[in-house]
Amino acid sequence: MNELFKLKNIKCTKQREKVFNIINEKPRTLKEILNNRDDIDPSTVYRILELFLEKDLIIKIIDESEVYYAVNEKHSHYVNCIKCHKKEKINYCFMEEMEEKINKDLGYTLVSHNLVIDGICPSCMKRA
Amino acid sequence: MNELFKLKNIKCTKQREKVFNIINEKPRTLKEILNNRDDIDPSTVYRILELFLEKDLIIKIIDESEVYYAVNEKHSHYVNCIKCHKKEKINYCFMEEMEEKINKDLGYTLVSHNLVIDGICPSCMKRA
DNA sequence: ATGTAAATGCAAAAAAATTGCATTTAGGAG
DNA sequence: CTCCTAAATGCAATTTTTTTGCATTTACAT
Repeated sequence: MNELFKLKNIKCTKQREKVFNIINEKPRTLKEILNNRDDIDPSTVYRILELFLEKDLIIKIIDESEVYYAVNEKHSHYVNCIKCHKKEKINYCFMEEMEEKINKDLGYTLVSHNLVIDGICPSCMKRA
Repeated sequence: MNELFKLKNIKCTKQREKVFNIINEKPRTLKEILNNRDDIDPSTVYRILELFLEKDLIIKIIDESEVYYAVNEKHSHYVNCIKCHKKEKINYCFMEEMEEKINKDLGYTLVSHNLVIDGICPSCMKRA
């Protein structure tokens, strides 16, 4: 992780490692982060989050109207079941085909995307 | 709009109309909403937003680490220029092709998607 | 090892969000 | 159209969250 921080020009402190680890486990709400912060001062947590966001180490995402902090992968796709809230990663990337089209139509050079698609998973579908 | 509210079983009050109109103009941050609320009490604004979210009349979206409230369109695609923050709607839907594949692979029935793709627009690209 | 700029903790202040309750209002029943 | 009632609002008081300034500590380059 030291490496990861160096890459982004972030000084490595145990508080920053701790906050990063919490978020790295899985996307976390601010409350979850504050509840797991051990003895790190809340103000420090706020400052760390601000830094991580600014350095694009993490991003905010929304699920069920809740804001989560997540490690910025620049390239992630999930299907989210609106019934049971299970989240599954989509491993292939359908974006590539699309990029060409958007580039051709609008001239944009695409750099990242983060997509959550809502749907109903097979077992919830059966249950209904 | 009365119709829209009726559809979602929301009683129509001038405070709710006002808040809806602010958001309907364009996606808004909480601050923007509170700044445009006229003489509606802040607590009322909070209660209205909670209601609208619960009834799926609006959703939260993220842009540049900021949370925005937006009318829930169930189906929207934007390219966002990371340099000048211009946002362009993508009018065709590449999702349809994808839906089949996700349904085939994971069995999900897809209900909605809201996608913002980050990129660099042609004029910002030229400038660099 | 040492020096220094940067990060942290702490306490106080400011800002944002929630709550209980009295008053007002939307919208259905008659 | 008027009346009634449940629901919505405003207000004031709390509570919670976030920010800030400054003294102390720490990472890390030299």
